[in-house]
Amino acid sequence: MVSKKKSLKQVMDFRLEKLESLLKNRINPYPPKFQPKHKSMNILSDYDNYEGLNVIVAGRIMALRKMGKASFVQLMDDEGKIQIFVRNNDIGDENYSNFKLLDIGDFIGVEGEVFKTKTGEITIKTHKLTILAKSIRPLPIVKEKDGQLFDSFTDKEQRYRKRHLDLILNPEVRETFQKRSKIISSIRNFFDNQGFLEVETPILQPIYGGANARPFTTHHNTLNQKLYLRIADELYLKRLIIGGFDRVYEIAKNFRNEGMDRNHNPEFTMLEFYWAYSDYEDCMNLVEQLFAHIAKKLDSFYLDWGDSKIDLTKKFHRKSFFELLSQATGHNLDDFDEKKIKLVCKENKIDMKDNANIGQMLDELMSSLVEPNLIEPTFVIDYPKLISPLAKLHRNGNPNIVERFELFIGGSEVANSFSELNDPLDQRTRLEEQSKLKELGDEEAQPIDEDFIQAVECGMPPTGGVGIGIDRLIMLLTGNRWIKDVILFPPLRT
RNA sequence: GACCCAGUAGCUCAGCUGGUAGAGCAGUGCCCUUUUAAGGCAUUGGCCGAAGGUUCAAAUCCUUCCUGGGUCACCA
Repeated sequence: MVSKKKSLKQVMDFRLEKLESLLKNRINPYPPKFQPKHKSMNILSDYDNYEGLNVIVAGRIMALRKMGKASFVQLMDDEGKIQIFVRNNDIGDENYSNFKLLDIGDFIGVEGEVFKTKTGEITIKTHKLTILAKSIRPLPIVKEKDGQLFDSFTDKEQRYRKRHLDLILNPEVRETFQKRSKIISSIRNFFDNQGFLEVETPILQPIYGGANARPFTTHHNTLNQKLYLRIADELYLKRLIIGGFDRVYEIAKNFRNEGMDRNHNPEFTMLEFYWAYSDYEDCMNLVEQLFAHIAKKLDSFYLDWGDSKIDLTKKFHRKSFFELLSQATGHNLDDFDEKKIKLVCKENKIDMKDNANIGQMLDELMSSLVEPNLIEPTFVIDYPKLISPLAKLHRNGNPNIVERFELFIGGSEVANSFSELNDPLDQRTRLEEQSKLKELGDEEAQPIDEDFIQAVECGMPPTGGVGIGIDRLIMLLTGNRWIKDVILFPPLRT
C-alpha cells in the first residue's frame, strides 16, 4: 500500500531508517522467540513479594520518556502496563544507543529488577533489553493523568475498522471480549455438565427455517444449487432429538438479511438447546440455573441498573402474557376480540397498519407497553398461538394459547422457549399456514420444510427447547448498549 | 428505506457571519542519569471526504455522491 500522505510517510520513513540502523548494528528486529516469565499485573499487585527480584517481562511500548542517558518506558503486556527504567550505566553505551532507536508501538523483552522509584511507582530496572518487533506504522497516542484520558481513541468508525487499535488503546474493550469468552465457555461448561451433547449443524442449508427472517442466499457451484445461510438451527436440532440424542445444544452463528441497529447485527450468535422429556417449565428452571452458573463463573451476581442492582441468582418472576398485558392496559385481551384490541392500540397511541392481524397487535402492545418495564428477570409465559408457530398448545386446553416463555432482563429479551410442537399433523398445518403467508408476499415467513415434517412424523418425544441470543446476553452482562461493541469485527461498508 | 449530525496533519480537535489553514500530542534535531499528559529550545508535516456549482475569491455558501454515527421504519 503506497501512502500519499506526506506526514505519515515521513514518520514511517524515520522508522524504516531506524530499522536499517538496527540491522546495521547486527540486531535482529524480529527475533524468533522470547520467553517472558512474569506479568505486569502480578508484579504490581504483589509488589512486596517481587521487590528486588529479577523478572522477565515482554510487551509493547506505550509511552517513552527519554532523558539523555536514562529513560522510562510504559510497557503493556496482555494484562496491564508497567513502567520500565532503562539507564545507560546499566545496559552499556551500545545497547542504550540501540534502545534510542525504539518507538512507541515496538515490542521489547525486559529482564531486570523490581523496585520503586522515588515517586513510588513500581518499576523494573532493566539489566537486559531485547527488541522483539519493530513497528513501522505509528499508533494513535492516548495519554492519561489521574484517570483522565487525553486524546482518547473514540471514533466509532476507526474503532470498528481497526479493532486491533481499539484493543490496544481501550482497555475496557479488551475486558468486554475477555468477558465474552468467559461467558461462552461457562455456558458450554454448564451444558456439558448437564449431559448435553454439543453439536454442529449446517450453516449452508438448501431450505431455511426455524425463525421468521429474510435469509442470505448463495450458490454452490458443484451442486449447481441455491443455498441459504441459516437463520436458525432449530429444525436441525429437532431432527437430532428425533434421532435419539435426548439433550443437544449448539452455539451457532445465524445470519439474517435485515437492517442493523443497536440491537441487530446481520450475523449473530445464538445458543439453542433441546431437551427431550422436558417441558417449558423445566426449561425455565434450567435457564435460572444457567444464569446462576454464569454469574458464579464471572464472580458477579448483580448487574448495575441505574441506581439499583439486578440480582441474577434469585428466582426469576413468572407472569403470564395476558396478565401483564391487562395490568398495562387495564383491559382483558385474552378473548382475542379484534375490535377491543384495536381500541386499546389506539388508546395507547400505537399506530398499526390497517391490515395488521390480532397477533401483530398483541405483540406490539407487549413490546411497547410491557417489555421495557421488565427490569428484574421475568419469564413471560403462555403466549398467543398466533405468534408462535413452533410451540405446543397449552395443556390447560385453551386452543389459542401455547406453552411458551420469553425471558426479559433489563427490559430486553434474553431467551425464548417452548414446549416444542411434536404433533406432526398440527406442525404440518401450522407450517403450511406460514408458507401461505410467504406466497402472499410476507418475505419473512418460513417456506415449508418437507424433510423436517417427515422427520417429526417419525415420532418426536415431548421436548423443551430454548434459544438465547448470546450477543444480547453479553451486552447485558458487560454493560454495553451497542451490539457492535460485543462483536469483534462488526460489518462495515468497504 | 426516511430524516438529522459529522468527516480539517499519523491521533485529538479549533477555524465555518467567504479573503486562500492553526493548536496539542506523535515525529525530527539539540540539551537533559528517577520521569510519569516529563521538560526546554528549534523544526517537519495539509489538494480541509470526493466531484460539480455560485463568487474576483470557498475548509467556510449551494447540489450530488462516498463513509460513519444517531433517530425512526423494518426486524425477535
